[in-house]
Amino acid sequence: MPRRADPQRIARKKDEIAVAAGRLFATNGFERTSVAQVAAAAGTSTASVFYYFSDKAALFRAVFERDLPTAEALVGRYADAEAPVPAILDMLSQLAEDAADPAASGMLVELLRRVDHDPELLAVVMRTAEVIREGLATLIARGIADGDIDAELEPAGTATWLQAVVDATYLNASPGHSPLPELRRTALGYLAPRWKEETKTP
Amino acid sequence: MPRRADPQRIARKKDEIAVAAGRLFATNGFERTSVAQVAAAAGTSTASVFYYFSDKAALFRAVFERDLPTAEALVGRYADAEAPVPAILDMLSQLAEDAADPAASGMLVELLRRVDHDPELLAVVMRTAEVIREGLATLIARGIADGDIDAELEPAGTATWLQAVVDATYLNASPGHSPLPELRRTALGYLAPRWKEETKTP
DNA sequence: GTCTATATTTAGATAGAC
DNA sequence: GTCTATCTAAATATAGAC
Repeated sequence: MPRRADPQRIARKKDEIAVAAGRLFATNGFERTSVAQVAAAAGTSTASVFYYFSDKAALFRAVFERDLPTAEALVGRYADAEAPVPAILDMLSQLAEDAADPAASGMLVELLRRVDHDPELLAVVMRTAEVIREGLATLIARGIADGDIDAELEPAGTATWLQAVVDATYLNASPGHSPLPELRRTALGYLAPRWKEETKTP
Repeated sequence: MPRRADPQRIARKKDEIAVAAGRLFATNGFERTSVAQVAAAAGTSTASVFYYFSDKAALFRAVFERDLPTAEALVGRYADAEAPVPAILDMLSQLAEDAADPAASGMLVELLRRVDHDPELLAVVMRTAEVIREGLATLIARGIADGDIDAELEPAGTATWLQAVVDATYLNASPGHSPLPELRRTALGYLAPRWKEETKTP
């Protein structure tokens, strides 16, 4: 089918394979998805898949390599926000946006599993997570300076925890139920400066 | 090695196999763990493993079947607590207790993955989760009645969300760092009755 | 009940023609 | 670059002796 070495077309094909793979990995899992299935879904052969990707693990990584630019754009969008707390809430909401989609939920779980066994994959996702963490931490520090966020909190650690809460949002996913209210209330309650006593001591 | 049909001994052996399996599944994952590895770790043969468990999936389920009694005991322990909010915090802390252990974290991820593909496993863990959810929901309702928890909250949904936050604790796990402070602060901030305005509107 | 040995199946990866 | 055909390895599950 190649008319010539058309770089546009081959890049598109590589992408199509990655997308098909992502869908299957998300629903069936990494090990339970065969390369043959991916090839069929992409309308090609296993040999072609291996022509574009060195091995099955690389195919999985490809799904996440597209996330870095998205994360950078997101962070950039809120970097100069006047009010840090609403900016944080909006960033978290964006991050949790796909949580209702069961495929996204499945893919997160799959990622968490594979990341322990694939150092290259770890590097890919760490870079993305790091971008988001720094974006959040910066906003948190500004919120503290403004007095809108509890000064007891440590920005980097707090950012990490908020990312974990976003992940929880995916785990808690159920179709037809938006997790955003819980997420926003959780973040607000966590960040808010504390009053005299937390509760009567137990 | 059998002196007779000693029911004590065979029950213990079944248990030992399940424990060995749990360790391996947690660190290496379900598919990447062979029954041969489990057998070796338990000091026996694959045939013996299949004598005790109908198949590999049953072996995985066995790991979680032991959780139900534990959950029931936990709920029972706090059912009659005088102060609901501290009781909730303590329950959550207990649930998050293993979060520092990387094996527990790995096992949670593995569970989330398998539960989509094994209805019997789903039934097992749903029963356990349901017990905890009801225990929490009851305490939340009492806290609302006492005025210590925001009356806007719906007990069952709130309980579910708190369980998700506990899961977040496992995802956020890193050795040497206890997740309990974040967890407690999150729960407290989430449950607390709200003041006049949450924040200046964005 | 426990083992050794093996049947069976499946999937990742490659060879080599076109 | 793309295919068909296949090699190779591994793992679940079972057979059957002890």
